[in-house]
Amino acid sequence: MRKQSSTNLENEILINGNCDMAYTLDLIGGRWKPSILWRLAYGALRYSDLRRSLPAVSERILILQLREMEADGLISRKVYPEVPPRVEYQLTDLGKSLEPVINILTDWGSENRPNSEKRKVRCPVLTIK
Amino acid sequence: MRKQSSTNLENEILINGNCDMAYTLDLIGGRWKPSILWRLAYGALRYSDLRRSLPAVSERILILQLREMEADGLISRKVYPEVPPRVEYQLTDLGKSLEPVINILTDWGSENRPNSEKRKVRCPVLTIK
DNA sequence: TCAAGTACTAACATAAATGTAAGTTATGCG
DNA sequence: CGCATAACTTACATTTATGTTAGTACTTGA
Repeated sequence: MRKQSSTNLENEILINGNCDMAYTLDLIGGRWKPSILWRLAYGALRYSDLRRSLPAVSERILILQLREMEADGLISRKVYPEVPPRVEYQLTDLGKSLEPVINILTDWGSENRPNSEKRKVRCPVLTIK
Repeated sequence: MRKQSSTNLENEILINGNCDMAYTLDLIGGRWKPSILWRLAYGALRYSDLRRSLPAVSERILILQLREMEADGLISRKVYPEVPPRVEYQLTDLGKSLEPVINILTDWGSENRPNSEKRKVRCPVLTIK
């Protein structure tokens, strides 16, 4: 839960409400959001698939990041009324519109990251177990 | 001071060491870094100028952000041996190479930020007092 | 009956980022 | 001497982000 008022929060609102660049960064800047965006770029994935492909994230954090991205309109969550449950996540049109942003961030990192392999590796982080 | 070991730190290293996009975001993602980058994009500025143009930042935080950007090679710090002291900050070549990244982040925000004026306002945040 | 699978939630704990307020250094100027 | 200025630094405090562990509901298959 966030504080209702604090300089920290006021500054966040001030910046995200006035700086387009900061606003964009705010939406994609969570620890696991780049990894999630890259995975969903290739199509919808079930929760369990996302989780298996990111063994280092705890469930709580993964859910938190997904919920934030959903609230921001970047991804959609579709529940299939089955047992056991099935939930699929996929990029919305807004999420898909981030593609050039994602590409240029990746390209710059690929050029300038120490030890980068200089090929466009897409957020591998960890592969499926 | 950072912990010497923690899952949090391990995950940060894991991600920034494997995902080019996350690496780039890590360099430009601090609260005030977009504002600083936009200001320095037009040329070198003294510390006092930066500070006056960002009255909402505390001195400690501004210095912290500048130091991180310097350590990451995005800006350089030049001290003139005068009294009272004069220190100028400016983008390095690496920092300048972020221009297309900054532009696309700004463009996406300009398109999609609620209440955005749809003109490319460059991180105004706060004007000079 | 009992374990297994799926997609979570809750309570708790820690680490990191950000902010506050006061002090520092060095020297020119009145 | 005493004040002003620039660019900080220090010690402390708070807020936010991230992580841990255990538990939930539901049904199918062994």
